[in-house]
Amino acid sequence: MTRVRAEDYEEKKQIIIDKAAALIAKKGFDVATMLDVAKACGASKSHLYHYFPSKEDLLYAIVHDYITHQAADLTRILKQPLPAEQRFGLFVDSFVQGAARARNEHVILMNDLKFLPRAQREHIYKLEVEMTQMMEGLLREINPRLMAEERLQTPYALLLFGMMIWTFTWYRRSGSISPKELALRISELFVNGFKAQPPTLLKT
Amino acid sequence: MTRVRAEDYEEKKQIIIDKAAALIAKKGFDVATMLDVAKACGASKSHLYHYFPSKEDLLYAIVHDYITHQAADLTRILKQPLPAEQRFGLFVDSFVQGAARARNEHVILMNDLKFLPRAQREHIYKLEVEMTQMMEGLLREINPRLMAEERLQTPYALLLFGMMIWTFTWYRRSGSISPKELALRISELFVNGFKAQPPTLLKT
DNA sequence: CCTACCGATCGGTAGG
DNA sequence: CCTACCGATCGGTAGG
Repeated sequence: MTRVRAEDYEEKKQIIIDKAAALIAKKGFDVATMLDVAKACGASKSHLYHYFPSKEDLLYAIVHDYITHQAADLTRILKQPLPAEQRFGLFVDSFVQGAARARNEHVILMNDLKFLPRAQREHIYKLEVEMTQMMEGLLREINPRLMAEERLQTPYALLLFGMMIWTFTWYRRSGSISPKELALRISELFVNGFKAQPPTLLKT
Repeated sequence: MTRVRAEDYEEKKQIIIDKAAALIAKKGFDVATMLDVAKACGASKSHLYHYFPSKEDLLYAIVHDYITHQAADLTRILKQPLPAEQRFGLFVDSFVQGAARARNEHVILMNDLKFLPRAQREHIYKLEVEMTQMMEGLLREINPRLMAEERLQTPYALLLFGMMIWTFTWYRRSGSISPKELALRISELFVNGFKAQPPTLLKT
């Protein structure tokens, strides 16, 4: 029988991830120090290095856990046997509510990817590209004539992500609008504007 | 007769601002060092400190020059005696093309405001809030029934800014779509979706 | 799990 | 006395 880790190993690791995410989201990766994180956990720096070999590995754990769950949720939604616009609505709802639930992780994903070592950074990028491509597929179903122009597929998908992602630089749960309502307004606004878009622009 | 500054004082200052903007946009404020900036200018650190009393003052000069010009352009557009939707189109065009022209400054405004001293940071925020309020005014003109709900005014304005701002994390001039076309597609998509938005949501 | 350190590198400033 | 720089080095702090 192999020696096992402490039974609360994963729990303690998750505490570090959560506390670190809060600090890094607030101050930025390079301003938040490992000593800050240690104090927030009520532990020493050495405690952190027992669980994560480097500060970058801690960052990677934060963003990887988050984006992996998000991508899995979105993949599941796309497989449902529903009309494209309904799947689109569920996609936006899942993305927005996921980001609202894990606001720290979302902000870090937006701001601090550049601090990851190349290989880890590329892996996160790959998952982001996959989510963009899922969205491009949905948009092709919703407005095939417009999306027949290949050069427009990624831009339109990224405009939608812009609305959703930027939201969390200003959005507060305590505000006047719930995550569910916000998701619904975003998805209705985008889908109506997108369907009304002519295949070629009328003005120059 | 008072002694004057070197005649090329302002030009040299502008060179520092431009080189620093390129480095800070690429690496982030705290990763880009004053030595990096000095080398990019072909000068010493002391040269930089002759023009800017601190690294933060250099950052402030970059974002202040940019946002001031941007706010002035937008204010001028709003005063034109044109229908609301046309002013909206011009606003989006000016914002997007301004950001495309000064991509470095735009990225810094998005990522590095947190490094400014409080007073300077508040001043930039104030200008950003003013731009948001200009947009809220336009949106009230375009869809008065929807915007009668006060709690929705800022969220809708910020969703539009999200589309425009996020663009420049992925947009490259050399891409398949010009800044002018991008601005037009954003403004058409948003205005159509926004006008179609019902005053109260149909689903829950 | 802690204290005591290290090699390095930062922003800012000295004399000339 | 000023402005416009340079080579060198300061005190303090980061990740490890």
